Order: sequence, then structure tokens, then C-alpha cells
Amino acid sequence: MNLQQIEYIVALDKFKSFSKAAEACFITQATLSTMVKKLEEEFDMVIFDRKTNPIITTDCGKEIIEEAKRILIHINNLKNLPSKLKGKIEGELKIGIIPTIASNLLHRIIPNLLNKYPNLRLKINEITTSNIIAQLKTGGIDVGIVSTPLQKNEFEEKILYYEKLMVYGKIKNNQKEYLSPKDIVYEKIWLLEEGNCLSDQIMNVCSLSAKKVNTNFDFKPNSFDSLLNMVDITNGLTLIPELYVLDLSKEKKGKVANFKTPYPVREVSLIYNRPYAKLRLINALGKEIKQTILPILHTSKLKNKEMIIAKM
Amino acid sequence: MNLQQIEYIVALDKFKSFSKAAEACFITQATLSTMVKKLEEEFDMVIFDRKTNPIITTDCGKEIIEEAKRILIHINNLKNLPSKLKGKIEGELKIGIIPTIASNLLHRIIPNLLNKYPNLRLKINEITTSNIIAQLKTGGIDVGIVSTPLQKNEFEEKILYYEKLMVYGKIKNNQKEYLSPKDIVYEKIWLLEEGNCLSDQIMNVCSLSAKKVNTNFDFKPNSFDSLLNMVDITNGLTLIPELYVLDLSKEKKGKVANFKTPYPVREVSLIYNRPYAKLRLINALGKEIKQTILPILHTSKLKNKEMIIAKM
DNA sequence: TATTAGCTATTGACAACATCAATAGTTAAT
DNA sequence: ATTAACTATTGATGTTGTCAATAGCTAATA
Repeated sequence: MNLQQIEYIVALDKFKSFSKAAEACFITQATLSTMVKKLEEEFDMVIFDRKTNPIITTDCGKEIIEEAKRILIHINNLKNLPSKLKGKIEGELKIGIIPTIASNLLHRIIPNLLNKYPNLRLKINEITTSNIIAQLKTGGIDVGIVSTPLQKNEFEEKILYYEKLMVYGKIKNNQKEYLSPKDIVYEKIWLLEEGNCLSDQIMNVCSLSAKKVNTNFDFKPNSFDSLLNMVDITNGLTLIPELYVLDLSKEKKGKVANFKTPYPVREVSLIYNRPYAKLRLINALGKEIKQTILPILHTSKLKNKEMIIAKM
Repeated sequence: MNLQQIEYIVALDKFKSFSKAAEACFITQATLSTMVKKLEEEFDMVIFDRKTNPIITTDCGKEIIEEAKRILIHINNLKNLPSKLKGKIEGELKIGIIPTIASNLLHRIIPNLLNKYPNLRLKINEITTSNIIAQLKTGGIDVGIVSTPLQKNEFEEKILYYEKLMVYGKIKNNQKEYLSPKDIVYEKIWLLEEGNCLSDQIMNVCSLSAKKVNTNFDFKPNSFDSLLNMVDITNGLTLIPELYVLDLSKEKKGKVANFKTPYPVREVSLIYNRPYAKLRLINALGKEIKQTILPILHTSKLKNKEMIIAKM
């Protein structure tokens, strides 16, 4: 017994003619005849009486056809299920996100996301990249939002956006544009706590060594707020990502300067184990972030040549 | 998509292991892997997350599995239907039966048959052999009960029983046994109406020509009752089948004589268009008749050599 | 760092089978 | 007898489900 045979007998019961049923099934009459006969032999039962014209479905045959129709209905359901399911976003998604992204990103997307998908339940952990990697492996989280590229290529990466790293602080000569990372290496540069990947990226971008930073006064804030306060009171500098700039007060925005092209940028990506059970939700999350963030970032309009991707 | 693939994903969802599920499906792990992958590609959807151990059925996959299980249930129903249906006797059966069989047979089997199969509906026509043949062709009846062999071999024939043709009337010399058909050819022999196949058979058995019969008084009764009355008042003879003898009063049974071996017998059969829609019911009818009639007929104990089958 | 055990995926070969075109066989009508 | 309208059969072919063998991956262990 196979699915075709089931289709065939239902069609034959409908059309009461081998030729017409065969045409409807897009097979030849010969094939239909053979297949129906095979099924009848398997069942050891005559389903159609071919002596008459049009043919007659036997009494037993009618019951067979009834059950066969039920099967076809469920087969049809099954065939349609994938496209239905692909449009359906529900269930729990456990997200790990690094703090320097979380503070700028989450408040922009969470309300929309929950509004759009009422049955989606989000569990968000603000943790470090290395914790995210560890928890992805154990299943503690389903997806991570981190700055890429990572050293190891053990996860699927889906790039969400690039955001410029901008200078915050007292700019020498009031030079608000055309700064090069090299122009600031002798200023007092403040960074977030150690192990923070943004700090690593900034040091790479500016070719700083860990030793040169904050030699006379060691303070490592763990939030942009603390960081900027420190910069303010020491007339120092720091680099902050574009999204965070958008959240600054007008006063503080005045202290922000662009680099000149090519801009140093950080790459923000989803990372996940593929194919993971929550792939559908992950895709929805990625789509939502892109839709919300890309339009508000100047960086989105840049060509590849105009960017330098910060590494760790 | 095919039935195996559906079985396979349900098994895989159950066992959460390719190897174990494959074993349960009596296929190799390689085949299972290939087939599951094919289905996933067809659906463009990941049903199982193989990264973990044991593997996980994805959220979407769970819904797929649910529908797949429903299909398997109905497939199972369908597989079991034939054997159920074969044991199920219900619906309408249109029977054509010749009068000389009807009057002896029907009252012996109908009550049992209806009692055994409460949902069986019988429509019985007492008509001639030629009418039975005609109506079998048009579908006016589903099965005929006639005396065989027929001249043409256009229908399926299923022999039910043989019954002796016995002599009724005033026997010369009170010779109740060891009569030969030739011994009675000069007696006054009464027959049923013309065209009745039993009359033809009797004429054949006794080597009578139509001209020799009832030359001086032409009366052709159409029932055994009338026939026997006529025999009684004219001191004539006739031949009656064994089953009818069983229905006679004790007085009339005294007028019955056996032929000697080999006995002239008539063959009683079901005839039908095979494979006809009602084959199941026809088989049940045949089985019931054999079970009821064979034990009460002396003829059933005879060997082939001891019988001469009457022809038409 | 090897190594092992326990998984799933891939590969290449093969046998089974659904399908087809062509034709035979059957029936009913004229 | 012939025709028209059916279904059944046949022999060839391409597809595909299946297998054995093996590759590839991961986690645990030494």
C-alpha cells in the first residue's frame, strides 16, 4: 500500500472510469489499472466491479474509500502544515545578549516584538560573550546577540547590523570630523571593564596596548553611563557605539565626534546552534531587529570599503 | 512524501535516536537518516535537532508529528478494514431462483440466513433460468440459483449440491428400488410446464421425446403440488427431486421410489457475474445453503460414479 | 592530546517498482 | 461483422528506497 494507490482508488471512485481517473491523477490508464489491481490483491478484496459501465464501487470498496478519503484529508493537512508553521511565532526563546548591545538595542525592539507575536515568551540574560558561547552549547540559551566575528567558528552567525564606533569626550582643536583612530591614542582613554569585548575591540581599533590605558588611575566601569561620567570629569575620551549615541541627551551628543572614513564599526550578530529547535523564533527575532535598527543607523548606508570591522 | 517517511519520523520522535528508530522500523540507520532528511527538505523545515543527544523534536516538528500520527492511525484502520469487511455480511442481495428449486430450498435456509445476518436484506425472484441469465446481465439480480450445467459458460458457477431425481407414482410390481430410467418410459409420465428446466432434464434422463409425453391429455402444471395430484388421479408417474420428497406427507412418501445406481441427479448451483459487487454476500449465501442442505440429502454421500448428472 | 565510544551523514551500488507506450482483450451497440 | 469504448497485459525504462561501508562529529576519558 502506498499513498498513490490511496489517491488512485479515491479518484477512481469519484470518476467511475479508469481513463478519466487516470487523467485526473496525471498517470496513464495502464498505470491506474495496475496500481488498483495491486491494492485489491494486497487487500484480497474487490474494490471496483469493472463489468459494468460506468464501473461500480463494491459495498466493501465504499468503506475502503471512506477510510482512504480520511487519510487523504490528513495527508493534505500535513502538506500544508509547514507553510502554516513557518508563519507562526510562538513559544519560549532564551536569549543571551552582551551588555554593551543590550543597553542600546533591547528597548528598541522588545515592545514591538511582543506586540507582534503575542504568544512569544522571551527570557533574556545579559551576560558576556564567553558565557553566551558556553550556554549555547548546554542549551541554557537558544540564541546569542554578540559582536562578531568570534575567534572560533563553532556557531551559525547571522549578521544583524554594523554600528560605527564614535568618539565621546573633549576633542582636541574642536575637530569634530575626520578623526583617525591614531589621532586619539595619546589622549586619556577610558574603557569598560576588562573582558568586555567592546573594550577589546576599541583597543584593537586604536592600536592601544592594555598597559597604556589608565596607568595612573584604574577604574573600570561596567556601564556606558558610568563610563561617560568618568570621561566628563577627567576630560578624557572613550569610544561608544552609534546606537548608544542616539540615546544620549542633546548636551552629551555635543561631545560626540565621528571618525573619518573608513569608519571603525562593530559587527552585531545573532549566533546559534543550527539547526536548532528554535530556528523559526530566531529568524523572527533577527528580522525584527534588522527592520527596526537598520533604518536608524547611519552605518547602514555605508559601503564595505568605508568600514573597518573591529576585531577582538 | 510517502508513507514510510511518515512512519519514520513518528518512530524517530518516539525513540529520539536514529539508530534505535531505524531498528524499530527494520531499516538501517543510513536509510532513516536519508529519508528524514528528504522529508525535511520537502517541507523546507527542520523537524529534528540532531545536535543534542538524545535528539530533540523541534516545536514545528512536534506539530508535524501530531498530524503524522493521525495519518498512521487511519492507515492502520485501512489495513485492518479488509479483514473486518470480509467477515461482515450486510446490504441487499437480489436473488433469482427457479421455481423447482425455490419450493424445496428457500424455506430451509431463509430463516437461518436472516437470523445469522440481521443486516442482510434479501430480494428473491422466482423466475426461469433464461430470465435469471438475462437479469444477471442487466444487474436486475446479483445471483441466480439454477440447475446446471448451462449451455453457455458465461457466468461463474458454484455448485451447491446434487439431488437425486426420484420416481413418484404407482410403481409396477411394487418395485421400490433398483428402477432404471428405462423402466418407466412406457408409463404415463407427467411433467411440469414446458420450458421448465426440470422437465427438460427428466426427458433427457428418461430418453423421452416431447411428442411421447402426455399425448392424450395435455396438462402442464406449474407446481409440484398440482403435478403430484395429477399423477395420483391418473395412476401415472413423475420424477421429483430429493429435497421435495423430504417435504412430502408420510402417505405420499410411500409412493416414492428410488432409481438404482447410478442415480440420475440434478446439479444445483449459484451463478453470478464475477467479480461482482456482492461477492461477499453470495459466498455467505452459498455457504449457508451447503451447510443446511448437504447433511439432509442422501445424494451428498454418493460418489461421482454413482451419479448421472441430468442435462438440459 | 590522543583515543575511544556513540552518535548522524554521506557515498556508491543495487534491487524493487511506479510508470509508460503499445497492444491485447472484452463488451455493447449497430 | 464491425465499430467504439472500455480495462488488462506486456516489456522497457527511469526513479528511488535500501543497504554496507565509511566518513565525520562530539563528549568523555585517560
